[in-house]
Amino acid sequence: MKKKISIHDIAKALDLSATTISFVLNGKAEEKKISEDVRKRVSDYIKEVGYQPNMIAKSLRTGKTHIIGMLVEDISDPFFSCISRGIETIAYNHKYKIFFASTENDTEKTKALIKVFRERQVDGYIMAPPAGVEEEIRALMDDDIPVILFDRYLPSLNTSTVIIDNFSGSYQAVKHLSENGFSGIAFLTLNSEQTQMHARLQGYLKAIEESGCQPVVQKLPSKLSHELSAEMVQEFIKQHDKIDAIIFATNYLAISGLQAIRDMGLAIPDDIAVIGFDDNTHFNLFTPSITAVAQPIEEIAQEVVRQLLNALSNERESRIRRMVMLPVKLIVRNSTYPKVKKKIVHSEPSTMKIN
Amino acid sequence: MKKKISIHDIAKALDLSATTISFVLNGKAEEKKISEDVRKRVSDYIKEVGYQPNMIAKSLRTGKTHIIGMLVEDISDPFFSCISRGIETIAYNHKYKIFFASTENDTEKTKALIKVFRERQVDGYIMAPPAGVEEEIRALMDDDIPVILFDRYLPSLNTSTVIIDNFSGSYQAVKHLSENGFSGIAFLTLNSEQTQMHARLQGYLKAIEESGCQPVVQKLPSKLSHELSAEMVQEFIKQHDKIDAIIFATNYLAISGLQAIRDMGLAIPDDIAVIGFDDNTHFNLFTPSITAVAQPIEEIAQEVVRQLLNALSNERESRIRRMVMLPVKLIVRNSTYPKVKKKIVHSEPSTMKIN
DNA sequence: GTCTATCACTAAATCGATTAACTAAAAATA
DNA sequence: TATTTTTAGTTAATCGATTTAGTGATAGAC
Repeated sequence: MKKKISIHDIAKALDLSATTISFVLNGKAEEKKISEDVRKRVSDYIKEVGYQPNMIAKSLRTGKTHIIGMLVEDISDPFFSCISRGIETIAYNHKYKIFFASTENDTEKTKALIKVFRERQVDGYIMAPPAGVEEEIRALMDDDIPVILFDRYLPSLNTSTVIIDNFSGSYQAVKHLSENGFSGIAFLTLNSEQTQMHARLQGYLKAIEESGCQPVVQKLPSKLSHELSAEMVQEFIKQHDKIDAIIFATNYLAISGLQAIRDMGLAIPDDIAVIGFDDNTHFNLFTPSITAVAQPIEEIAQEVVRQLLNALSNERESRIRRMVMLPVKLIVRNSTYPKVKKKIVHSEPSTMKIN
Repeated sequence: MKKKISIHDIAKALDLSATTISFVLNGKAEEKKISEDVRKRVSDYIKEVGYQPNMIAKSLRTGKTHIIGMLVEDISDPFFSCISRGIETIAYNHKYKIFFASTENDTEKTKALIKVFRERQVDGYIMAPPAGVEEEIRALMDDDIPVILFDRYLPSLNTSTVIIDNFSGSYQAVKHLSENGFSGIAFLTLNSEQTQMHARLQGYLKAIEESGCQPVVQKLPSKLSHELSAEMVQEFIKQHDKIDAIIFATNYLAISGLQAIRDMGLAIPDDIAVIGFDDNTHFNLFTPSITAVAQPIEEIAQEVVRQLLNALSNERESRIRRMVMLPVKLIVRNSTYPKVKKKIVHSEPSTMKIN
């Protein structure tokens, strides 16, 4: 077991000072007028012994870790894992590493994670925050540590943020369904006040209002297992026999919902049409395939990293915080709807109220 | 912007030495006979000013980072993201953080990542390694750094390893199909020499041999997009009109394959039966739902962390390296097979020995 | 009354880098 | 030639913790 070699070992071996080695290592040879000869001796020796600088020591001295802390709801959720992958790749290309952690949308857990990340001196944060961590985030900003939010934001905080046009997503979904003859369009969402969920609901309500139909909204508790949510969706469908379409506000809910629909032996879209939010669950492979509101994963990742790198490279005063809203796209998969023929037939939409 | 406070600031404020603060902080107050009074003053003050120790400094001094480096093929793959989530949770409970990175199965990228992790002095490694990094892993082991492999292993290396019974997985899959009357059972795999792929192929071949059918094996290049693999699967199916069932050796392939089958307008299982490997892609929601070989994700995560923590807490000499093989489970989803009637009479159950 | 043990701490070295300030020798300038 | 400037480095402080070795004061033993 060879022991780790340090910059001083190199200095000793080459009969130079650690300073000189450091200069060569950090590309300051030119600037610091280190001779060609010494430069070469140092780089050759470093290659020969396979020297690896100790980033811990470097970080302690410089105050920079080149680590980004990333807090997502659940790293095993397809949406978050895809975003993470994109961010990981881009960040690594810029010599930044990422610490991932799952918040489970739990305020206390998130606070604890922020504390851990602070202790580790991460250079910046990327978060899909739960409510209730405003204080901690403000503290980060006060200490001049860049924070980028995504997926959702905290209204009381002026942070850089990357979100998608959730309102438009569910608005388009409703429009699509009503244009295809559906009139009992329900919206299944989570009992959550997060901004993205709120916008999705508002988009639904706006479009429903415009279509003249009655809104049917069901909020499920978050953190339910798929089994439990599926049961509740079944219950919901049974109690609302007028609905002929459901929009699921998250992919997790869509999975549970599809399970419920399958368990009930209902046909999609003949018995009930379905639209999912977020298209990372291979909705194209279901039979029939499922229409979904697709989020631009790659663009979100790019924009998040761009903003973070920008914040990291600028002094606090010159930092511009901005909210970027990226467009969504409705991926229509089920074009042959059974009701298309009897479209517009609902001459008396008032009777259609389902509540 | 309040500046960070250090252990020396505390010492100064309380008119004590940094040593004393450190002792109290690290629970050595008892052992080092620090008075009740001082202990309380220190802890009160720490709480009051919200002191957060600098782990970078701590790591530099102690040589321990309490960080685990984890290298997976692709963090956005459902299998790896679920494993990662499990490992993350358990590790955090033991005060370890995880660095995740995706190797893309690329040898050079993996070497670079190992180098980065070494520079950051991670305490241990969890890897699903590509071939060709034996040297680097051996170097880690030589330097007494724990390494746990999972999903696959490197035959030339005596490492701690957690794998699943891949052989049995595809063996069971073939048996299931042949018992249900299928005789043209193809095996679609990757052109990879990794141990898990090899074992899956061997299990398939053994079972096919026992069933008296002809093996049909197709190896696709890895790193293809879903679109490209789907095309190749289509091509494959068209060229082999005798096959009535396909076993996909990875979930990524299964997704591509299902796309191909859908594009060709084939019915599952009437035209072609399908079994997937790994059950994290919600195969239960496809119509008809897809039978799959399920890996025990939770158990894998637990076993990996258990082995790593064990290695981290023991001196090198007392470390036992061992390979743990966890069982898989065939999740039968499509019980109503069209061909069940013409089931072949397997009169010799003695052939059931699996090795 | 001296000697030793225990108590309740502290001083200073250390981990491995970076960096501001300095210096001896060589080269350029006056 | 004397002086200044440049070259090619070096010394030592520093980042914020841990930890070994010690210290002065008091208590107890004989």
